[in-house]
Amino acid sequence: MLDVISSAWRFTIRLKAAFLPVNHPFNERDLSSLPELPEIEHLRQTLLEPLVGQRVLMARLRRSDVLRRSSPGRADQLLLSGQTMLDLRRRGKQLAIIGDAGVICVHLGMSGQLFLTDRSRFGHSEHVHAVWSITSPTGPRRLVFRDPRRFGGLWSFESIDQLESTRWHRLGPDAVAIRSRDFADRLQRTRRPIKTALLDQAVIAGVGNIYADESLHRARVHPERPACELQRAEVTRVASAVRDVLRHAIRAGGSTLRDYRDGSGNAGEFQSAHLVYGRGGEACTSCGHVLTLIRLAQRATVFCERCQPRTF
DNA sequence: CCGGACTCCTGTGCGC
DNA sequence: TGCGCACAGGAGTCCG
Repeated sequence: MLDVISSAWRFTIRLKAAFLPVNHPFNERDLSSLPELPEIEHLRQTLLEPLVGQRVLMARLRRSDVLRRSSPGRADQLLLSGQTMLDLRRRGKQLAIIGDAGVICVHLGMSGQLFLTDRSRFGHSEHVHAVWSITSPTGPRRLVFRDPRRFGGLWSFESIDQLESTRWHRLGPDAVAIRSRDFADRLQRTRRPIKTALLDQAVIAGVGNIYADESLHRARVHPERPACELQRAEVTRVASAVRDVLRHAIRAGGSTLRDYRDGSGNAGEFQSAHLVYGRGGEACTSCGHVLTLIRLAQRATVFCERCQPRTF
């Protein structure tokens, strides 16, 4: 029997899924499913229609430490049991499910997944930490939160105001919306390497390791350059690159990291949107120079010494 | 106050 | 072939 999960909802399914059973719901260790801002925004857009206006019939928390509470209460009630879902909002890489009497903030971390299914057995699948039973025009349906590495989690709040004042207030402007001027002001305040600043969610919300490297390569800025020493033109290039790379990824349906285009049938085409990430030691696609791999802020960092010179 | 280092966790993939 | 270890990552926390 074919899985009834709509392909649009299975945002975790990627190229390698072709080698899995059709109804295999998970796809471990696929770099392209690393949940960064574009994946979260894609998730928000695809969940909006099936969730908003629907009611949570029941909520189950299978691992209590996955839910961080801002107020006491029964887990199922903190997880919006009995409430109608009114909206989905995103800030950086975080997604808020807004109920009529509470809010759940979802963070997918490294390996988190949030998906809809009509199957009823997910509560017993591995690493599934929360399951919501919700209404739909065609009968009850489940929303599943799964996170093998548990770098992600769920945060409960009494209201969106409380979420914004106690959690989201620490986040900088959203990476797809930030203005170059605001960005420049924020970079001016730190001597840290530009890449470290990009990864700091308090500076700008939503940039992860992959898109930081991709953006800096596109902007032709060396990742170790002190943020406050960037020229105005360079800051503008970085800001534009971040916006462009993320927007392009959102338009591509959650990831530019997918290796094939829908309907192209060209399965052997591995010309992906990765220009540098994961390509240390390979040739730069712009100039042919060998890409350099270093560790910066405890993260693998790949760049081209010729396209991204250290000195300006 | 700032920035660097450490920590959590598990699947993967490499080397022996 | 199999085992074991190093590695990957986001972000909170701690310490100098």
